[in-house]
Amino acid sequence: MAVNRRYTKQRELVLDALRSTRAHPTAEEIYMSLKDDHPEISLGTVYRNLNVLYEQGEIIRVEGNFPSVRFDGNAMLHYHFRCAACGELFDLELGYQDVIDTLANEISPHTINRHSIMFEGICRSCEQAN
Amino acid sequence: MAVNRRYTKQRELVLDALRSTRAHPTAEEIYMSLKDDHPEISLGTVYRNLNVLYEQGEIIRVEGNFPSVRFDGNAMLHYHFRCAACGELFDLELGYQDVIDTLANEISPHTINRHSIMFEGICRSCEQAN
DNA sequence: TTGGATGCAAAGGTTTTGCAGTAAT
DNA sequence: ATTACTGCAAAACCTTTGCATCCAA
Repeated sequence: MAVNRRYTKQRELVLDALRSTRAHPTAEEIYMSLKDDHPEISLGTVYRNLNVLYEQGEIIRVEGNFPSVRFDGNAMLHYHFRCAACGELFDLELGYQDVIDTLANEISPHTINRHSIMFEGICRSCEQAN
Repeated sequence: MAVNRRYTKQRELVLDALRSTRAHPTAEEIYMSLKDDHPEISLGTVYRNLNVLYEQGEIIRVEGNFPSVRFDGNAMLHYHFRCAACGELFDLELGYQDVIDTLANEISPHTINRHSIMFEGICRSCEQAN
């Protein structure tokens, strides 16, 4: 059965931190950004709250190969882009393409509900740096 | 400058192991599958060779959030499907959709070269198990 | 009052790395 | 002969977890 969650300052802090940035921070980065104003918060608590918020569907774990998991406070389905040169991660302003799920369901024996896309290329600033 | 790579038995073993399966094994799983016939091989060597083969573009690291990185001996661009129930990972027989890159390039300030897609849903056997 | 949440630190799991020896070129 | 590669083990790194305490409901 579901756990009865409680409101805590720390949970709110973690969620606010994620929602107030367009970056896709790691747990460690969120922890670092919080501990100046809230020295009592612990890294373990940040991890635990990220997991809770993820289970509740409030945040996203970006699908990709990163040394640490990267989180996204925008829970709406959207796509990501990673620069092959600098490794920076960006949101992509391309709307969710339902047709991709339709296509996939036509050819797959499995039941497909959703997808995530990671684009790769060279970001604007790396391009200009050449 | 590029390193001068040498042929080694261990590198070939790792590549062969990956190419001869449709699963998407972790480094540990590859190591386990090899060490019966080749007790001298070490896990560190498996990791190092996977990294070399990846840099050379011979193999793929599946984009996704798994406890350990999962590798794919099929270096052709293709999509993956993960079952939300059992966690199993499958190749998807949907051809690469160039149109997605075209769409993305139209709306993005960055230069997009390729993408990978992770589909999610319920696999056939989990569906039937209900 | 109850039990979910926290802080801290230790433990767990994955991947990398230093080193001395081995082997491909 | 040169130097990339290997095996081994230690280290590094990321994330989870046990425990005593705290605090939201």
